[in-house]
Amino acid sequence: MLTLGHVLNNTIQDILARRARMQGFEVLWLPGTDHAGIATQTAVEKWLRKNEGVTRHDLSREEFLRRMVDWQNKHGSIIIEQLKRLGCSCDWSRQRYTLDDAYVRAVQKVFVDLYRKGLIYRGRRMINWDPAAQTALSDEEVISKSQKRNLYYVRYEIAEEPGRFIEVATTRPETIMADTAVAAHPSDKRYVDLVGKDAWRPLARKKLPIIADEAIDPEFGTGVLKVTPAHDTLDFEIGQRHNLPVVDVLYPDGKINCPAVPELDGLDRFEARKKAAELLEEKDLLSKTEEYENNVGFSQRSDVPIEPRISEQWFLRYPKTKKALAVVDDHLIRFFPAHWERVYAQWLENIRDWCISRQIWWGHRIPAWYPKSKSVEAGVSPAKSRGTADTAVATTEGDVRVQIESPGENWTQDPDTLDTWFSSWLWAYETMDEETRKKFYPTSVLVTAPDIIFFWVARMIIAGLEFKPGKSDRAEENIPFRDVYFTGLIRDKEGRKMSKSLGNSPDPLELIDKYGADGLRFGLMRIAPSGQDIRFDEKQIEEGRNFATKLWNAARFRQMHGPSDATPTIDNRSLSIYAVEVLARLNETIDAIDAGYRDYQFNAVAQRLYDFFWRDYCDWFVEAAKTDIFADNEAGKRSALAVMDMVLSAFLRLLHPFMPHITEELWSVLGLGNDSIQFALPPARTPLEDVDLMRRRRLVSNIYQTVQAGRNLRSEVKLPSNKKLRFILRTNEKAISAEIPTIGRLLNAEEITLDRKYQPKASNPVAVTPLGEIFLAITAADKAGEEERLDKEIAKIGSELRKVEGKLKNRSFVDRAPRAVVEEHRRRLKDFTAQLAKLRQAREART
RNA sequence: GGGCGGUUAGCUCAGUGGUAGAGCGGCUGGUUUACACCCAGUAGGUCGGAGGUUCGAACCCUUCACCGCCCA
Repeated sequence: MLTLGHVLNNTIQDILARRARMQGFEVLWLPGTDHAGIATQTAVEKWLRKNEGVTRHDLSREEFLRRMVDWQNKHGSIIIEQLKRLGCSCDWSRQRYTLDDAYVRAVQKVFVDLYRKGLIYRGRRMINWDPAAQTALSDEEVISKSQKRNLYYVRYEIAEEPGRFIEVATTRPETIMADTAVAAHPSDKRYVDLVGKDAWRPLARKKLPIIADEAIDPEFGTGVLKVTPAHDTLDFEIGQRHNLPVVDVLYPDGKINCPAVPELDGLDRFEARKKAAELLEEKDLLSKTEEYENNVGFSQRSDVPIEPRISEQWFLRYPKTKKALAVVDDHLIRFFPAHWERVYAQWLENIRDWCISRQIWWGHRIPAWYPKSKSVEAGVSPAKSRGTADTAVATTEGDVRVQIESPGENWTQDPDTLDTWFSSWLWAYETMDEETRKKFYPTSVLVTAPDIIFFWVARMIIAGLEFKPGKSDRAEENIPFRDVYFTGLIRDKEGRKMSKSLGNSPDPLELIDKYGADGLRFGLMRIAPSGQDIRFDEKQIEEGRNFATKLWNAARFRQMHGPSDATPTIDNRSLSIYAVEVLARLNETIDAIDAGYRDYQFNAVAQRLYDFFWRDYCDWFVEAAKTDIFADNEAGKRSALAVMDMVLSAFLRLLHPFMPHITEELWSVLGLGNDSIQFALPPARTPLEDVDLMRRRRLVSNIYQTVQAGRNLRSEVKLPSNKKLRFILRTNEKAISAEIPTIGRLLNAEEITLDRKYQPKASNPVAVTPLGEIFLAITAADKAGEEERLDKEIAKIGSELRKVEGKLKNRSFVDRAPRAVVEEHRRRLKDFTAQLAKLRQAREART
């Protein structure tokens, strides 16, 4: 099932792919899926339990895997279908899957190679055990969460001094039976005299040595630690230093395995915790219980607390970690946003061996073989403590053969499978054949969510550097990608991460049904700033749909006035000033969009597209152009329509990567090109160098400001926007007379009188604009209101003027600020002064 | 404890040194020959606090507070 995160991610990939294709590049976007080992197996096991009342162990491994394949066939294609609905332009013929035969072989080969290099080893070590999924996990799959727990203060009686006790603070009384020592810090004076003596273990009573170890924190609890090597990483290390035995009192499913204490034996670990406290209480060995908050590791897979556990597993000693740091440091690989470099570096600098074996059946089976006589059940044989990590390889070496094919009938394959990421990390090159690799490896860009920066991004980089699939040995040929773009995480309105269990993720298909795929894509892109989390709001998707509708209507308006010209010829000399303005804005938009793509600022690109089309094109240009379009002057009309064709053609191409469906449709409906818009070149800037740009754009700007002032005047005197009104414009602008009809249209005026010497009646509502003054040819009904309005305006302009004056009076400002800034301030000073004078004049005429 | 983000209008967020912005929401008006999924107008902000650098700070530096994430 697709989540909104996938929608965001794949929309970005599609935007990049479509943009590159339009620019004439050959694009490979290879779609694929992984087998999602634990997640999928858990889902199927749940289904089997519910519908057939069986576990996987009731079926044979072969039968279970058949069921898994059925399930995957049924569900695996859903995501692909959803991506197609979203409009993703992948090369569907190249679809790959991590369990494709060739891919499986490649994964096994890598395993064998790394084993031969001594980088993969089998060892008995502390690992993260998920009691619900009943498998080992990697460190990355453990999420630490702050938990409110109890701290139990338990009294251990000193064997040599009956009646004297040493007090231990623990959050886990249910593991007391697995204690093999009691420890304090060597310099802790409180306990110095007790070190070397023994204490009685209060449950499953036994004498435990009291030892001293530097690792003990004297500040925590009583400063005494119960050492439980089988169930805690730190305790395990202490145990190693002091040669303590390892006693395991937990079954793989998290139940207590301790026949010596029948009250606890067989209980779930959390029930046993309460029960153990009760037992201690009865024996008067529990002195107190405090509330305590600490961090507990939870399984990312099943969301249950992890059990640190000694287990025999396969590990990878990561190769090329220094090199992997260097390629990002040296920007052979660039991260967007760059601050993820720090996160990446921190992980690599503190990297620990990767536990890669999983006690599940669904996945890449480990290509290791054991003699049949010694049956091995990796991971689930507790208690036998066989030495440390360092010696572990040696102890198992003789029993194992690592190779893809079976060594013979007397050999049985390791039952475990590999961490799904151990197959995914080869994805960037193992999905390509030799020829494709020559052309497309290293890839240009990886688009991904930051929560898999370690799981996938870092490991793919390591894999590229280690296995060298590139054309030469050089790092720049072997890195898997040049750019990595990290999307934001999509959260709900409350800021919570979207998850299936919370049920707070909207169904993308429902959103597509409601707002269209283009609406969903555009809406999402507009609110997806690079590097920030995104608070999802369906309103934004609605905006995306509204934008598509706006585009549709604007195209329809163009169609009403005859067929479009795919290659309109524009004569700069005959362009209206509004056409010059919109073409200049289009040029700016093209530049801004180029810059946006360079920095992967997709929201900025979307925002530019939106603003240009809605504001500059629809609100201003189209409305202004109606003067020419509805007039009898054929040349003017042709010119206006040609500009529309030009802008629509350019805009559709700019927008296409974001909204592929509607742009393709309109491209064809308007007849702007014979072929698909997918392969149309991105628009070029319109050359306007021979136009007196500055002057015309200033005139347009002044006209638009005058229109806004006139509209404001209308609403200030409470006249409805549909009522035709008469305006008088008093201005010294010489080029204005030709523009009066357009100004009238934009103001919904009955008539605009251009009168350079107009002598207003005191009662005419007036607004001052950069062009001069615009009057309403009526008598203001509310005289006091008029005065108040003018006073407010005078105050506003006056305060602006004072600010500008202040700056210009400041010697340092005039001397040190850039010339252009100073000039701009001088211009503003002039404008404000003139406007203020006119406003004061109008105000005085009223008193 | 270490690291990384964030704090700008009621809400969601743009804005990396020179006139504080957008969309939504609010309010007012609108069946103006593309569009009510729309048009026009409008209110609303001491840019988290305090220092500093600078002619000038939302923006750069220091520090504090709070929120979120990652790693121990």
